[in-house]
Amino acid sequence: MGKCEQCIIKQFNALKSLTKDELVRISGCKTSKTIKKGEVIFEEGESINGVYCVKDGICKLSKLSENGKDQVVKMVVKGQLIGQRSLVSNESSNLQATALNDMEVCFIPKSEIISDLQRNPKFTLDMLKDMAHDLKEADDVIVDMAQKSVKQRLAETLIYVEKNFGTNPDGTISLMLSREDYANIVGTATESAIRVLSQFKKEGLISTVGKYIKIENSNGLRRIE
Amino acid sequence: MGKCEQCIIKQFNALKSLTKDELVRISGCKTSKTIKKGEVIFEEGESINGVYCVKDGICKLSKLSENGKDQVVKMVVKGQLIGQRSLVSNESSNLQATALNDMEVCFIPKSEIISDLQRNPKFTLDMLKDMAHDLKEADDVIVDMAQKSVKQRLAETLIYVEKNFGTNPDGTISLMLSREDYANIVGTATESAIRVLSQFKKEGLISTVGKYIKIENSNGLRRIE
DNA sequence: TTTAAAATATGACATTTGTCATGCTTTAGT
DNA sequence: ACTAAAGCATGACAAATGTCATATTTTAAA
Repeated sequence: MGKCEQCIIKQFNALKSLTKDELVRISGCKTSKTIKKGEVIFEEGESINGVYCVKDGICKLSKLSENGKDQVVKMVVKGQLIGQRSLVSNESSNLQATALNDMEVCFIPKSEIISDLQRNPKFTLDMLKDMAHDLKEADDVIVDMAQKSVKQRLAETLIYVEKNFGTNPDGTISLMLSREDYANIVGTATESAIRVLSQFKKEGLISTVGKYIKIENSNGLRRIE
Repeated sequence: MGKCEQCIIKQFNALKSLTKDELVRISGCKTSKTIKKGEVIFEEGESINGVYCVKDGICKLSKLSENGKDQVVKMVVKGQLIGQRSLVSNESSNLQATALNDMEVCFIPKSEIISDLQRNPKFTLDMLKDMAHDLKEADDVIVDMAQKSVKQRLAETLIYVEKNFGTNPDGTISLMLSREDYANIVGTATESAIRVLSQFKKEGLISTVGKYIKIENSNGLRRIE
């Protein structure tokens, strides 16, 4: 199993501020897991007792709403941690994490993180910075949800997904999401998401190659009202 | 001017974890301010160079959307800090803060907070906990915005405001917000907010005493679909 | 106190979005 | 390869929400 000290992933998250000793200690008690696409990493309301460090793959964090829909709150890529918020607040998870890809993650037990948080101020400050970043992003999502149309939100989501999760050699978005996933990110009915994507296609803003979506005119997408 | 060491407000926020010495030092460089209702404490994009500790009053944190509306993201009461997120990220503010009440705040310069964050892990951890709490609330708002109707959101807002900001002796909500404020919290057009409030009134869910709103049937408000 | 401006209220209508029904297409499992 | 299930697509219609116009009431400033 890989050693945390040597893992290049750690440079992308707060773990980079841990000392060599701390990393060695964590390396000794962490667990590596492979998670298949569609698999649930943890559920809403579950006690997670640790954090996951995403070595590879992408997952969504979502929350079930009263009307039965599963609203996506955030997507997490390689390099990021999941579960920190619940750990810090000492609460069970407020979100569900589901793999959108085949993933590789390391699970680090709560006790290790807690003891580092109490002893290594640089680490704590880094965690604080990461959380401040998440909070800013969440604020932006609130404003978008409140003030933008479904079309605008879906257009922005396409641009976001392309930018953050990359493209295949033929220019298609490499992350394959179902129409239902898009609907749950945007916060609309699946049929509405399908309709808007069809419209984008008719207007030449996007095209599809099999199940993959390609952005043909990102400025056009940005201009949507 | 009051001394931070003796200020009872500090127990409600992360400042409680500062040592006596740290508090004395902060006390020496803080500034007390009175802010009148409607006054802007800081604007979006402004460098704030410190945090405000709210000694009294309530303010809204909002963000201007592209369509010109000022979406309220969070409301802040006595005891809470504002400006921490930007300070931690070392960015200019992503939100505007506006007093909804006459307020009393203390301004603490950035350098002081930063040095405490670097030296006092308990303080940093407390800041982290507060921010984790804010993030959870923001996640909940995202889900509500995406999945609930304007009626539901407005009903919940009324209950929230009553619960968190209290009532007058006659049972009316003590915080007076304009219909436009309600619209900007809920994320809807002012006319829509007015219409929904009128409907609530007709249905006996709320009543009004002058400009004040009184919740008459909170279970009814909760049951709205 | 008077008066202009702002806030509230409501109607009429347009637009957006959701819901339900139905059919087609793809996927996955035997 | 066959078949059931899931996903995608689209029409028809309903419901929610936004926009614009206008009137009334309240507030604040001269």
